[in-house]
Amino acid sequence: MVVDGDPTDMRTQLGRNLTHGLLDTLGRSIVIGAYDGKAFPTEAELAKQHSISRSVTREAVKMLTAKGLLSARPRQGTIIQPVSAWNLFDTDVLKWLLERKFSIDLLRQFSELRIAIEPQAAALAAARATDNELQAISAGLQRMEAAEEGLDDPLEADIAFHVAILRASGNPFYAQFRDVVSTALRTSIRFTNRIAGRTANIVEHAAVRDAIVARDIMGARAAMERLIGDVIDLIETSETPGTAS
Amino acid sequence: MVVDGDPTDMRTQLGRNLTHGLLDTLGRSIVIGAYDGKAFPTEAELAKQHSISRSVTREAVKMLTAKGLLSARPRQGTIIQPVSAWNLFDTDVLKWLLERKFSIDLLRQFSELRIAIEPQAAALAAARATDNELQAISAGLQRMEAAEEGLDDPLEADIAFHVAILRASGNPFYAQFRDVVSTALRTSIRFTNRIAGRTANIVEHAAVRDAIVARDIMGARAAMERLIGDVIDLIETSETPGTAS
DNA sequence: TTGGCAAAGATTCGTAATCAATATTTCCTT
DNA sequence: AAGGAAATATTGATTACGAATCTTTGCCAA
Repeated sequence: MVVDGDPTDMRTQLGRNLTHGLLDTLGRSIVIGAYDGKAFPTEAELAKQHSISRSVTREAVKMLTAKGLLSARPRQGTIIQPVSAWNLFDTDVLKWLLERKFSIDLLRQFSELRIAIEPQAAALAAARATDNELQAISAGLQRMEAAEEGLDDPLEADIAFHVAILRASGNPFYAQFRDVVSTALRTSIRFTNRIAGRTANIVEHAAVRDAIVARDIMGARAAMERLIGDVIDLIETSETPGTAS
Repeated sequence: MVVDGDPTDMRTQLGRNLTHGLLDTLGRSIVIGAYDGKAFPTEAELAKQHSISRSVTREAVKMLTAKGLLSARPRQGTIIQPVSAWNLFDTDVLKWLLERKFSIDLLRQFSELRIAIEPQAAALAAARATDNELQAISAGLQRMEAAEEGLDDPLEADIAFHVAILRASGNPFYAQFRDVVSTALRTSIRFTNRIAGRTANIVEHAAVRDAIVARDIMGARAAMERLIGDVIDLIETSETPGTAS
Protein backbone atom coordinates (compact mmCIF):
# COMPACT_ATOMS: atom_id res chain seq x y z
CA MET A 1 0.00 0.00 0.00
CA VAL A 2 3.03 2.18 0.20
CA VAL A 3 3.57 1.54 -3.44
CA ASP A 4 0.84 3.43 -5.20
CA GLY A 5 -2.16 5.43 -4.21
CA ASP A 6 -4.33 3.00 -6.08
CA PRO A 7 -3.71 -0.60 -5.14
CA THR A 8 -5.66 -1.56 -8.24
CA ASP A 9 -4.21 -4.05 -10.62
CA MET A 10 -1.84 -2.85 -13.29
CA ARG A 11 -3.86 -3.90 -16.27
CA THR A 12 -5.12 -0.42 -17.00
CA GLN A 13 -1.89 1.33 -16.09
CA LEU A 14 0.50 3.28 -18.24
CA GLY A 15 3.07 1.46 -20.33
CA ARG A 16 3.03 -0.77 -23.36
CA ASN A 17 2.49 -3.89 -21.26
CA LEU A 18 2.34 -5.17 -17.72
CA THR A 19 6.10 -5.30 -17.27
CA HIS A 20 6.58 -1.71 -18.37
CA GLY A 21 3.68 -0.62 -16.23
CA LEU A 22 5.23 -2.18 -13.17
CA LEU A 23 8.65 -0.82 -14.12
CA ASP A 24 7.21 2.65 -14.19
CA THR A 25 5.30 2.30 -10.94
CA LEU A 26 8.23 0.82 -9.03
CA GLY A 27 10.78 3.21 -10.53
CA ARG A 28 8.70 6.21 -9.58
CA SER A 29 8.12 4.87 -6.06
CA ILE A 30 11.81 4.24 -5.51
CA VAL A 31 12.89 7.63 -6.80
CA ILE A 32 10.39 9.60 -4.75
CA GLY A 33 11.61 7.69 -1.70
CA ALA A 34 8.48 5.73 -0.90
CA TYR A 35 10.58 2.87 0.49
CA ASP A 36 13.05 5.03 2.35
CA GLY A 37 12.66 3.60 5.81
CA LYS A 38 11.29 0.20 4.94
CA ALA A 39 12.82 -2.75 3.18
CA PHE A 40 12.01 -3.29 -0.47
CA PRO A 41 9.37 -6.03 -0.92
CA THR A 42 10.27 -9.50 -2.07
CA GLU A 43 9.30 -10.78 -5.51
CA ALA A 44 6.42 -12.70 -4.03
CA GLU A 45 5.11 -9.68 -2.15
CA LEU A 46 5.35 -7.42 -5.18
CA ALA A 47 3.50 -9.96 -7.29
CA LYS A 48 0.76 -10.24 -4.70
CA GLN A 49 0.46 -6.49 -4.10
CA HIS A 50 -0.03 -5.79 -7.79
CA SER A 51 -2.02 -8.94 -8.58
CA ILE A 52 0.51 -9.88 -11.18
CA SER A 53 2.51 -12.97 -11.98
CA ARG A 54 5.92 -13.54 -10.56
CA SER A 55 7.58 -13.63 -14.00
CA VAL A 56 6.41 -10.14 -14.82
CA THR A 57 7.62 -8.98 -11.44
CA ARG A 58 11.02 -10.51 -12.01
CA GLU A 59 11.33 -8.87 -15.42
CA ALA A 60 10.49 -5.44 -14.03
CA VAL A 61 12.97 -5.90 -11.19
CA LYS A 62 15.64 -6.99 -13.67
CA MET A 63 15.06 -3.83 -15.69
CA LEU A 64 15.43 -1.73 -12.56
CA THR A 65 18.69 -3.46 -11.70
CA ALA A 66 19.84 -2.78 -15.26
CA LYS A 67 19.25 0.91 -14.59
CA GLY A 68 21.16 0.69 -11.32
CA LEU A 69 18.24 1.23 -8.94
CA LEU A 70 18.07 -2.26 -7.44
CA SER A 71 20.17 -5.29 -6.73
CA ALA A 72 19.05 -8.77 -5.70
CA ARG A 73 20.64 -11.69 -3.92
CA PRO A 74 19.15 -15.03 -2.89
CA ARG A 75 17.74 -15.22 0.59
CA GLN A 76 18.69 -11.59 1.17
CA GLY A 77 15.99 -10.14 -1.01
CA THR A 78 15.94 -7.14 -3.31
CA ILE A 79 17.51 -3.94 -2.06
CA ILE A 80 17.54 -0.36 -3.31
CA GLN A 81 20.95 0.85 -4.41
CA PRO A 82 22.41 4.17 -3.25
CA VAL A 83 21.65 7.08 -5.56
CA SER A 84 25.28 7.18 -6.64
CA ALA A 85 24.71 3.85 -8.41
CA TRP A 86 21.66 5.03 -10.33
CA ASN A 87 22.10 5.75 -14.00
CA LEU A 88 21.00 9.37 -13.99
CA PHE A 89 21.29 9.66 -17.76
CA ASP A 90 18.68 7.01 -18.32
CA THR A 91 15.55 8.49 -19.86
CA ASP A 92 13.22 6.80 -17.40
CA VAL A 93 15.27 7.67 -14.33
CA LEU A 94 15.41 11.25 -15.52
CA LYS A 95 11.65 11.29 -15.95
CA TRP A 96 11.00 9.85 -12.50
CA LEU A 97 13.50 12.21 -10.95
CA LEU A 98 11.68 15.13 -12.44
CA GLU A 99 8.37 14.04 -11.00
CA ARG A 100 9.89 13.95 -7.56
CA LYS A 101 10.55 17.64 -7.62
CA PHE A 102 10.54 20.04 -10.50
CA SER A 103 12.41 22.22 -8.12
CA ILE A 104 14.79 24.98 -9.03
CA ASP A 105 17.47 22.89 -7.41
CA LEU A 106 17.26 20.16 -10.02
CA LEU A 107 17.05 22.72 -12.80
CA ARG A 108 20.25 24.28 -11.52
CA GLN A 109 22.01 20.91 -11.62
CA PHE A 110 20.86 20.38 -15.19
CA SER A 111 22.10 23.80 -16.18
CA GLU A 112 25.48 23.26 -14.56
CA LEU A 113 25.82 20.26 -16.80
CA ARG A 114 24.68 22.13 -19.89
CA ILE A 115 27.20 24.93 -19.36
CA ALA A 116 29.94 22.31 -19.51
CA ILE A 117 28.63 20.32 -22.45
CA GLU A 118 26.88 22.61 -24.90
CA PRO A 119 29.55 25.27 -25.48
CA GLN A 120 32.05 22.52 -26.21
CA ALA A 121 29.52 20.82 -28.47
CA ALA A 122 29.07 24.07 -30.36
CA ALA A 123 32.84 24.37 -30.73
CA LEU A 124 33.12 20.82 -32.07
CA ALA A 125 30.20 21.47 -34.41
CA ALA A 126 31.93 24.56 -35.74
CA ALA A 127 34.99 22.46 -36.38
CA ARG A 128 33.43 19.52 -38.15
CA ALA A 129 29.69 19.71 -38.80
CA THR A 130 28.64 18.28 -42.15
CA ASP A 131 26.41 20.20 -44.53
CA ASN A 132 23.42 18.18 -43.43
CA GLU A 133 24.11 18.89 -39.79
CA LEU A 134 24.52 22.61 -40.45
CA GLN A 135 21.21 22.52 -42.22
CA ALA A 136 19.55 20.83 -39.25
CA ILE A 137 20.84 23.55 -36.96
CA SER A 138 19.53 26.26 -39.25
CA ALA A 139 16.23 24.46 -39.54
CA GLY A 140 15.92 24.49 -35.76
CA LEU A 141 16.55 28.21 -35.70
CA GLN A 142 13.98 28.77 -38.42
CA ARG A 143 11.42 26.85 -36.41
CA MET A 144 12.12 29.16 -33.50
CA GLU A 145 11.56 32.17 -35.73
CA ALA A 146 8.33 30.65 -36.99
CA ALA A 147 7.28 30.03 -33.41
CA GLU A 148 7.72 33.74 -32.71
CA GLU A 149 4.78 34.29 -35.00
CA GLY A 150 2.74 31.43 -33.62
CA LEU A 151 3.49 29.08 -36.51
CA ASP A 152 5.34 26.45 -34.48
CA ASP A 153 5.77 25.22 -30.93
CA PRO A 154 8.46 27.40 -29.32
CA LEU A 155 9.58 24.74 -26.85
CA GLU A 156 9.94 21.98 -29.43
CA ALA A 157 11.76 24.33 -31.77
CA ASP A 158 14.19 25.33 -29.04
CA ILE A 159 14.86 21.68 -28.22
CA ALA A 160 15.39 20.84 -31.89
CA PHE A 161 17.98 23.58 -32.18
CA HIS A 162 20.03 22.45 -29.20
CA VAL A 163 19.80 18.77 -30.09
CA ALA A 164 20.95 19.49 -33.64
CA ILE A 165 24.11 21.06 -32.25
CA LEU A 166 24.75 18.13 -29.93
CA ARG A 167 24.47 15.78 -32.89
CA ALA A 168 26.68 17.95 -35.06
CA SER A 169 29.49 17.59 -32.54
CA GLY A 170 30.26 14.31 -34.25
CA ASN A 171 30.80 12.69 -30.87
CA PRO A 172 28.15 10.14 -29.89
CA PHE A 173 28.73 10.84 -26.20
CA TYR A 174 27.62 14.42 -26.66
CA ALA A 175 24.52 13.31 -28.50
CA GLN A 176 23.55 11.36 -25.37
CA PHE A 177 22.71 14.61 -23.61
CA ARG A 178 19.67 14.93 -25.81
CA ASP A 179 17.36 13.84 -23.02
CA VAL A 180 19.00 15.95 -20.33
CA VAL A 181 18.82 19.07 -22.46
CA SER A 182 15.29 18.33 -23.55
CA THR A 183 14.20 17.74 -19.97
CA ALA A 184 16.01 20.84 -18.76
CA LEU A 185 14.33 23.00 -21.38
CA ARG A 186 10.91 21.59 -20.64
CA THR A 187 11.41 22.33 -16.97
CA SER A 188 13.08 25.61 -17.66
CA ILE A 189 10.19 26.99 -19.60
CA ARG A 190 7.94 26.76 -16.57
CA PHE A 191 10.27 29.10 -14.72
CA THR A 192 11.73 31.39 -17.33
CA ASN A 193 8.36 32.13 -18.78
CA ARG A 194 6.86 32.73 -15.40
CA ILE A 195 9.69 34.84 -14.05
CA ALA A 196 10.27 37.13 -16.97
CA GLY A 197 7.51 36.82 -19.51
CA ARG A 198 10.29 36.78 -22.03
CA THR A 199 10.21 34.75 -25.17
CA ALA A 200 13.13 32.66 -26.37
CA ASN A 201 16.11 34.76 -27.25
CA ILE A 202 16.30 34.48 -31.02
CA VAL A 203 19.19 36.87 -31.45
CA GLU A 204 21.53 34.93 -29.20
CA HIS A 205 20.50 31.67 -30.76
CA ALA A 206 21.20 33.10 -34.19
CA ALA A 207 24.66 34.15 -33.01
CA VAL A 208 25.44 30.55 -32.15
CA ARG A 209 24.24 29.36 -35.52
CA ASP A 210 26.19 32.02 -37.39
CA ALA A 211 29.41 31.21 -35.57
CA ILE A 212 29.06 27.51 -36.30
CA VAL A 213 28.29 28.08 -39.96
CA ALA A 214 31.27 30.45 -40.18
CA ARG A 215 33.44 27.69 -38.68
CA ASP A 216 34.31 30.09 -35.86
CA ILE A 217 35.22 27.69 -33.08
CA MET A 218 35.91 30.22 -30.33
CA GLY A 219 32.91 32.29 -31.33
CA ALA A 220 30.56 29.32 -31.26
CA ARG A 221 31.72 28.35 -27.80
CA ALA A 222 31.39 31.89 -26.50
CA ALA A 223 27.94 32.41 -28.00
CA MET A 224 26.63 29.22 -26.49
CA GLU A 225 28.17 30.10 -23.15
CA ARG A 226 26.30 33.39 -23.21
CA LEU A 227 23.05 31.61 -24.05
CA ILE A 228 23.21 29.19 -21.15
CA GLY A 229 24.75 31.74 -18.84
CA ASP A 230 21.55 33.73 -19.24
CA VAL A 231 19.51 30.77 -18.09
CA ILE A 232 21.73 30.28 -15.06
CA ASP A 233 21.51 33.95 -14.14
CA LEU A 234 17.76 33.73 -14.34
CA ILE A 235 17.72 30.71 -12.08
CA GLU A 236 20.03 32.28 -9.53
CA THR A 237 18.21 35.57 -9.32
CA SER A 238 14.95 33.74 -8.74
CA GLU A 239 16.44 31.50 -6.07
CA THR A 240 15.02 32.68 -2.81
CA PRO A 241 16.16 30.93 0.38
CA GLY A 242 13.65 28.39 1.55
CA THR A 243 12.32 27.68 -1.90
CA ALA A 244 14.47 24.60 -2.37
CA SER A 245 12.77 21.50 -1.08
CA MET B 1 26.49 -19.75 -34.02
CA VAL B 2 26.91 -16.11 -34.81
CA VAL B 3 26.49 -15.39 -31.17
CA ASP B 4 29.61 -16.64 -29.51
CA GLY B 5 32.68 -18.49 -30.55
CA ASP B 6 31.83 -21.25 -28.14
CA PRO B 7 28.29 -22.54 -28.53
CA THR B 8 28.67 -24.19 -25.16
CA ASP B 9 25.99 -23.72 -22.58
CA MET B 10 26.15 -20.68 -20.36
CA ARG B 11 26.47 -22.47 -17.08
CA THR B 12 30.21 -21.95 -16.82
CA GLN B 13 30.15 -18.44 -18.24
CA LEU B 14 30.98 -15.15 -16.62
CA GLY B 15 28.35 -13.40 -14.54
CA ARG B 16 26.71 -13.95 -11.20
CA ASN B 17 23.97 -16.10 -12.72
CA LEU B 18 22.58 -17.35 -16.00
CA THR B 19 20.69 -14.15 -16.76
CA HIS B 20 23.76 -11.96 -16.26
CA GLY B 21 25.87 -14.37 -18.28
CA LEU B 22 23.47 -14.14 -21.19
CA LEU B 23 23.18 -10.37 -20.76
CA ASP B 24 26.92 -10.09 -21.08
CA THR B 25 27.17 -12.42 -24.06
CA LEU B 26 24.34 -10.76 -25.98
CA GLY B 27 25.42 -7.23 -25.09
CA ARG B 28 28.92 -7.86 -26.31
CA SER B 29 27.66 -9.51 -29.50
CA ILE B 30 25.35 -6.61 -30.30
CA VAL B 31 27.97 -3.97 -29.64
CA ILE B 32 30.67 -5.59 -31.73
CA GLY B 33 28.14 -5.82 -34.54
CA ALA B 34 27.75 -9.59 -34.75
CA TYR B 35 24.13 -9.20 -35.86
CA ASP B 36 24.71 -6.34 -38.24
CA GLY B 37 23.30 -7.84 -41.41
CA LYS B 38 21.02 -10.41 -39.90
CA ALA B 39 17.87 -10.10 -37.83
CA PHE B 40 18.12 -10.54 -34.08
CA PRO B 41 16.97 -14.02 -33.00
CA THR B 42 13.58 -14.61 -31.43
CA GLU B 43 13.23 -15.54 -27.78
CA ALA B 44 12.75 -19.17 -28.72
CA GLU B 45 15.85 -19.21 -30.91
CA LEU B 46 18.01 -17.55 -28.28
CA ALA B 47 16.83 -20.01 -25.67
CA LYS B 48 17.63 -22.91 -27.95
CA GLN B 49 21.01 -21.57 -29.06
CA HIS B 50 22.22 -21.16 -25.50
CA SER B 51 20.47 -24.20 -24.08
CA ILE B 52 18.71 -22.01 -21.61
CA SER B 53 15.14 -21.54 -20.50
CA ARG B 54 12.80 -19.04 -22.04
CA SER B 55 12.40 -17.06 -18.79
CA VAL B 56 16.10 -16.40 -18.46
CA THR B 57 16.18 -15.33 -22.07
CA ARG B 58 13.29 -12.95 -21.54
CA GLU B 59 14.94 -11.42 -18.48
CA ALA B 60 18.22 -10.83 -20.30
CA VAL B 61 16.40 -9.29 -23.25
CA LYS B 62 14.46 -7.05 -20.89
CA MET B 63 17.70 -5.84 -19.32
CA LEU B 64 19.07 -5.05 -22.75
CA THR B 65 15.96 -3.07 -23.63
CA ALA B 66 16.38 -1.22 -20.34
CA LYS B 67 19.85 -0.21 -21.51
CA GLY B 68 18.48 0.90 -24.87
CA LEU B 69 20.07 -1.80 -27.02
CA LEU B 70 16.93 -3.72 -27.93
CA SER B 71 13.21 -3.33 -28.34
CA ALA B 72 10.55 -6.01 -28.66
CA ARG B 73 7.06 -6.14 -30.05
CA PRO B 74 4.69 -9.07 -30.50
CA ARG B 75 4.80 -10.80 -33.84
CA GLN B 76 7.54 -8.44 -34.96
CA GLY B 77 10.26 -9.94 -32.82
CA THR B 78 13.17 -8.37 -31.03
CA ILE B 79 15.16 -5.77 -32.91
CA ILE B 80 18.43 -3.98 -32.26
CA GLN B 81 18.02 -0.26 -31.67
CA PRO B 82 20.16 2.32 -33.46
CA VAL B 83 23.30 3.30 -31.57
CA SER B 84 21.80 6.70 -30.85
CA ALA B 85 19.31 4.99 -28.54
CA TRP B 86 21.95 3.11 -26.55
CA ASN B 87 22.73 4.39 -23.10
CA LEU B 88 26.45 5.01 -23.60
CA PHE B 89 26.94 6.00 -19.97
CA ASP B 90 25.86 2.61 -18.75
CA THR B 91 28.77 0.75 -17.17
CA ASP B 92 28.11 -2.43 -19.10
CA VAL B 93 27.63 -0.73 -22.45
CA LEU B 94 30.84 1.19 -21.88
CA LYS B 95 32.65 -2.04 -21.09
CA TRP B 96 31.34 -3.78 -24.20
CA LEU B 97 32.14 -0.77 -26.33
CA LEU B 98 35.69 -0.83 -25.15
CA GLU B 99 36.13 -4.47 -26.07
CA ARG B 100 35.01 -3.71 -29.59
CA LYS B 101 37.96 -1.44 -30.15
CA PHE B 102 40.34 0.07 -27.71
CA SER B 103 41.20 2.29 -30.60
CA ILE B 104 42.60 5.77 -30.42
CA ASP B 105 39.34 6.89 -31.93
CA LEU B 106 37.28 5.91 -28.90
CA LEU B 107 39.91 7.33 -26.56
CA ARG B 108 39.66 10.63 -28.40
CA GLN B 109 35.88 10.68 -27.94
CA PHE B 110 36.31 10.02 -24.23
CA SER B 111 38.84 12.81 -23.96
CA GLU B 112 36.60 15.25 -25.79
CA LEU B 113 34.03 14.57 -23.13
CA ARG B 114 36.53 14.92 -20.30
CA ILE B 115 37.75 18.31 -21.55
CA ALA B 116 34.17 19.55 -21.23
CA ILE B 117 33.34 18.00 -17.88
CA GLU B 118 36.39 17.90 -15.70
CA PRO B 119 37.54 21.54 -15.82
CA GLN B 120 34.02 22.60 -14.91
CA ALA B 121 33.95 19.98 -12.15
CA ALA B 122 37.20 21.38 -10.80
CA ALA B 123 35.72 24.88 -10.87
CA LEU B 124 32.62 23.74 -8.99
CA ALA B 125 34.78 21.86 -6.51
CA ALA B 126 36.82 24.99 -5.89
CA ALA B 127 33.60 26.85 -5.21
CA ARG B 128 31.94 24.44 -2.84
CA ALA B 129 33.94 21.34 -1.85
CA THR B 130 33.51 20.34 1.78
CA ASP B 131 36.49 19.65 4.01
CA ASN B 132 36.02 15.93 3.58
CA GLU B 133 35.95 16.26 -0.18
CA LEU B 134 39.09 18.42 -0.19
CA GLN B 135 40.75 15.77 1.89
CA ALA B 136 39.75 13.05 -0.58
CA ILE B 137 41.30 15.04 -3.42
CA SER B 138 44.52 15.52 -1.50
CA ALA B 139 44.53 11.84 -0.58
CA GLY B 140 44.33 10.96 -4.27
CA LEU B 141 47.28 13.18 -5.01
CA GLN B 142 49.27 11.65 -2.18
CA ARG B 143 48.58 8.20 -3.56
CA MET B 144 50.00 9.37 -6.89
CA GLU B 145 53.11 10.62 -5.15
CA ALA B 146 53.44 7.33 -3.33
CA ALA B 147 53.03 5.52 -6.64
CA GLU B 148 55.99 7.47 -7.97
CA GLU B 149 58.11 5.52 -5.54
CA GLY B 150 56.42 2.22 -6.20
CA LEU B 151 54.30 2.28 -3.06
CA ASP B 152 50.92 2.38 -4.78
CA ASP B 153 49.26 1.59 -8.10
CA PRO B 154 49.73 4.68 -10.31
CA LEU B 155 46.62 4.02 -12.39
CA GLU B 156 44.29 3.53 -9.45
CA ALA B 157 45.74 6.58 -7.72
CA ASP B 158 45.18 8.70 -10.83
CA ILE B 159 41.58 7.50 -11.07
CA ALA B 160 40.97 8.19 -7.39
CA PHE B 161 42.18 11.76 -7.82
CA HIS B 162 39.91 12.53 -10.75
CA VAL B 163 36.88 10.81 -9.25
CA ALA B 164 37.33 12.74 -6.00
CA ILE B 165 37.07 15.99 -7.95
CA LEU B 166 33.96 14.83 -9.80
CA ARG B 167 32.33 14.00 -6.48
CA ALA B 168 33.43 17.28 -4.92
CA SER B 169 31.53 19.18 -7.61
CA GLY B 170 28.47 18.64 -5.47
CA ASN B 171 26.46 17.84 -8.56
CA PRO B 172 25.34 14.19 -8.85
CA PHE B 173 25.33 14.41 -12.63
CA TYR B 174 29.04 15.14 -12.66
CA ALA B 175 29.70 12.21 -10.35
CA GLN B 176 28.14 9.97 -12.98
CA PHE B 177 31.20 10.38 -15.18
CA ARG B 178 33.14 8.23 -12.75
CA ASP B 179 32.99 5.27 -15.11
CA VAL B 180 33.79 7.21 -18.25
CA VAL B 181 36.83 8.81 -16.68
CA SER B 182 37.96 5.58 -15.12
CA THR B 183 37.60 3.77 -18.43
CA ALA B 184 39.34 6.54 -20.31
CA LEU B 185 42.29 6.51 -17.94
CA ARG B 186 42.61 2.75 -18.09
CA THR B 187 42.66 2.91 -21.86
CA SER B 188 44.82 5.96 -21.91
CA ILE B 189 47.60 4.41 -19.93
CA ARG B 190 48.18 1.85 -22.62
CA PHE B 191 48.93 4.60 -25.10
CA THR B 192 50.50 7.36 -23.07
CA ASN B 193 52.90 4.99 -21.43
CA ARG B 194 53.82 3.38 -24.69
CA ILE B 195 54.24 6.57 -26.64
CA ALA B 196 56.28 8.60 -24.25
CA GLY B 197 57.58 6.50 -21.40
CA ARG B 198 56.44 9.34 -19.21
CA THR B 199 54.99 8.86 -15.78
CA ALA B 200 51.88 10.64 -14.58
CA ASN B 201 52.37 14.36 -14.36
CA ILE B 202 52.41 15.01 -10.63
CA VAL B 203 53.21 18.71 -10.90
CA GLU B 204 50.16 19.51 -13.02
CA HIS B 205 47.93 17.37 -10.82
CA ALA B 206 49.20 19.22 -7.78
CA ALA B 207 48.39 22.52 -9.45
CA VAL B 208 44.76 21.42 -9.78
CA ARG B 209 44.63 20.39 -6.14
CA ASP B 210 46.23 23.61 -4.96
CA ALA B 211 43.82 25.77 -6.91
CA ILE B 212 40.81 23.91 -5.57
CA VAL B 213 42.04 24.10 -2.00
CA ALA B 214 42.74 27.82 -2.46
CA ARG B 215 39.14 28.25 -3.69
CA ASP B 216 40.57 29.62 -6.93
CA ILE B 217 37.76 28.86 -9.37
CA MET B 218 39.38 30.15 -12.55
CA GLY B 219 42.70 28.63 -11.60
CA ALA B 220 41.21 25.21 -10.95
CA ARG B 221 39.46 25.23 -14.30
CA ALA B 222 42.59 26.32 -16.13
CA ALA B 223 44.81 23.78 -14.40
CA MET B 224 42.48 20.92 -15.22
CA GLU B 225 42.20 22.13 -18.80
CA ARG B 226 45.96 21.99 -19.10
CA LEU B 227 46.02 18.49 -17.67
CA ILE B 228 43.54 17.05 -20.11
CA GLY B 229 44.81 19.18 -22.95
CA ASP B 230 48.11 17.34 -22.58
CA VAL B 231 46.37 14.02 -23.01
CA ILE B 232 44.58 15.23 -26.12
CA ASP B 233 47.80 16.55 -27.60
CA LEU B 234 49.41 13.20 -26.99
CA ILE B 235 46.55 11.42 -28.70
CA GLU B 236 46.58 13.71 -31.69
CA THR B 237 50.31 13.54 -32.27
CA SER B 238 50.15 9.77 -32.19
CA GLU B 239 47.22 9.62 -34.58
CA THR B 240 48.57 8.26 -37.83
CA PRO B 241 46.18 7.98 -40.78
CA GLY B 242 44.91 4.48 -41.25
CA THR B 243 45.18 3.57 -37.59
CA ALA B 244 41.51 4.15 -36.93
CA SER B 245 39.47 1.02 -37.48
C1' DT C 1 -7.05 -7.20 -62.00
C1' DT C 2 -8.28 -5.15 -57.88
C1' DG C 3 -10.31 -4.48 -53.26
C1' DG C 4 -11.48 -5.99 -49.12
C1' DC C 5 -12.02 -9.14 -45.65
C1' DA C 6 -11.22 -13.30 -43.19
C1' DA C 7 -8.24 -16.96 -41.72
C1' DA C 8 -3.72 -18.60 -40.50
C1' DG C 9 0.61 -17.97 -38.45
C1' DA C 10 4.42 -16.16 -35.76
C1' DT C 11 6.08 -13.93 -31.80
C1' DT C 12 6.00 -11.59 -27.66
C1' DC C 13 3.12 -11.29 -23.41
C1' DG C 14 1.42 -13.42 -19.26
C1' DT C 15 0.20 -17.16 -15.83
C1' DA C 16 1.05 -21.13 -13.02
C1' DA C 17 3.36 -24.77 -10.74
C1' DT C 18 7.50 -26.66 -9.31
C1' DC C 19 12.17 -27.55 -8.07
C1' DA C 20 17.18 -25.83 -7.27
C1' DA C 21 20.68 -22.90 -5.22
C1' DT C 22 22.04 -19.91 -1.70
C1' DA C 23 22.37 -17.76 2.48
C1' DT C 24 20.59 -16.96 7.13
C1' DT C 25 18.66 -18.27 11.32
C1' DT C 26 17.55 -21.57 14.65
C1' DC C 27 18.46 -25.16 17.42
C1' DC C 28 20.48 -29.34 19.01
C1' DT C 29 24.56 -31.74 20.50
C1' DT C 30 28.79 -31.95 22.65
C1' DA D 1 29.64 -21.95 25.21
C1' DA D 2 30.94 -23.65 20.63
C1' DG D 3 30.23 -25.79 16.69
C1' DG D 4 27.79 -27.77 13.37
C1' DA D 5 23.46 -29.46 11.34
C1' DA D 6 18.81 -28.71 10.06
C1' DA D 7 15.01 -25.70 8.94
C1' DT D 8 13.76 -21.63 6.36
C1' DA D 9 13.28 -17.71 3.29
C1' DT D 10 14.29 -15.77 -1.07
C1' DT D 11 16.04 -15.45 -5.52
C1' DG D 12 17.29 -18.46 -9.54
C1' DA D 13 15.66 -21.51 -13.22
C1' DT D 14 12.70 -24.87 -15.85
C1' DT D 15 8.58 -26.17 -18.12
C1' DA D 16 4.11 -25.94 -20.17
C1' DC D 17 0.29 -23.67 -21.51
C1' DG D 18 -2.78 -20.12 -23.15
C1' DA D 19 -3.70 -14.95 -24.57
C1' DA D 20 -2.80 -10.77 -27.26
C1' DT D 21 -1.05 -8.59 -31.15
C1' DC D 22 0.28 -7.93 -35.53
C1' DT D 23 1.58 -9.58 -40.36
C1' DT D 24 0.87 -12.21 -44.08
C1' DT D 25 -1.60 -15.06 -46.92
C1' DG D 26 -5.29 -16.25 -49.54
C1' DC D 27 -9.87 -16.38 -50.93
C1' DC D 28 -13.90 -14.33 -52.83
C1' DA D 29 -16.36 -11.02 -55.23
C1' DA D 30 -16.96 -6.77 -57.99
